[in-house]
Amino acid sequence: MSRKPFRRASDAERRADLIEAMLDCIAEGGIQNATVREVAERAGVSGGLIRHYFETKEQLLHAAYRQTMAAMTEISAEAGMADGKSAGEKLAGFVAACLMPPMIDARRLSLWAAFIAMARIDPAMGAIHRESYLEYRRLIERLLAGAFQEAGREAASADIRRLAIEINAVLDGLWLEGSLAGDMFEDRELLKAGLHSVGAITGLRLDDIEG
Amino acid sequence: MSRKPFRRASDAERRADLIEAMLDCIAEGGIQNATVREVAERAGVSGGLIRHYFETKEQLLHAAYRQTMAAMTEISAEAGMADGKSAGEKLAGFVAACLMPPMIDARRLSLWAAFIAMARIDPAMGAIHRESYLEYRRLIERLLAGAFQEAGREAASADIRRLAIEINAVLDGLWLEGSLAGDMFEDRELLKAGLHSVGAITGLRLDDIEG
DNA sequence: GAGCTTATTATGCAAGTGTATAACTAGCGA
DNA sequence: TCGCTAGTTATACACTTGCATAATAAGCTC
Repeated sequence: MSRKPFRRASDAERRADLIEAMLDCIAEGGIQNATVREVAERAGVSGGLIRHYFETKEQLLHAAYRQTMAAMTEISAEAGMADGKSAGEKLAGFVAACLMPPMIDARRLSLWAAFIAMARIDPAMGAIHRESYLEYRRLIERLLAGAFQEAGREAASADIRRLAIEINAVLDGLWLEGSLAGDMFEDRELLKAGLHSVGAITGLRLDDIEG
Repeated sequence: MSRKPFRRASDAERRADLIEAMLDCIAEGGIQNATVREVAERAGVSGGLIRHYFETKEQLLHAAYRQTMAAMTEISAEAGMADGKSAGEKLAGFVAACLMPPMIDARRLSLWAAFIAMARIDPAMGAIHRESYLEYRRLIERLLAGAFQEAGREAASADIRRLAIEINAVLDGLWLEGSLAGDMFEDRELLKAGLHSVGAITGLRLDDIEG
């Protein structure tokens, strides 16, 4: 009766593995499939180990949610922060990044939806949503303010706020459909729709990246 | 040892009860809480009865999804079909209905998100999503075509299609945030955002219902 | 009101659930 | 090389899960 040989991993490494395994479970089988045993198997460890890193399965879930949202924010923030571009180009680049892979992604959508469904049930999940939503909107507001200034247009902060809400909404909606049923749209159709609608909402001229 | 007395209900009535109980379970505790026993208890029947009306728990879930989407489509379709109004007013009424109670509703959102999360996992759920999405978009296309004609503007069907996609997206996004965290927005803020963005996207002038 | 159909309850079962606990061993510091 | 610590495995436990089955009674038909 010999036990399975194992390797002692660092705290950060093992936590990351467990979180990733948890996300795989949810993405492939829904929240119902995210059992401690399934997570452990995917992470290549025994079931009990989860409890050594997370007090409860729920805490692992919270960590997984935070990481998912952080990754999404990072992708689009990066696109909106590129150096050597005009403010308008940054905004357009941000919009484009939101509507292309790796943001448009079925796995990401499954995760996002599963977490959103829990946001109202579990207060901790609700708080995570709120934080990440506000961070995202602030990012849009910054891009917007820059683009307005560049265009020589004044805009009250209340207007910026409302426009950011609208932009966030249309991007959410387009991202959602593109990720869920991408085959229903032609190539770059969502991208064009995003640039057109953001342009129309703001009154700014946003050119497609490749024209 | 006497059994619980019961009443024999009609097929339609019992099915509706079971579907409603299933929706309550999901809305209040997530898909994880939607067990046959919990559903049965909420419906006031014994656990075994579910299997008498649905071959499997999954089929009950599918029926619940269909009903949820049908109810949402109906609410907004009704608002877009009101008699004695101009086409522009119908479109504005539709937009407004999408962004007010009973459409803006936390319970509805929880259900929607839980189902969306399953749409990619379970092919049957995916098909239900696709159907309801297309029906919704066709509704928008009809309203749009009417409003353009009324305004004396021509629009190719490809343009109508793209604009409907954009409108659907922005309404989805605003509805999402309003339902999920309504307290983050001021009164009628989402409504104004919706009318402004749909107006901007289409180039049509949409007045708020009360100005 | 008798008889019959079937909607409904009650119970059972095998598999799966999250967590607690104890035994084991990898890999560091001496 | 020899502990020692704590990361890791293995196992057990109480409970829940979806589904199957048999017993029961509601309420229609004649």
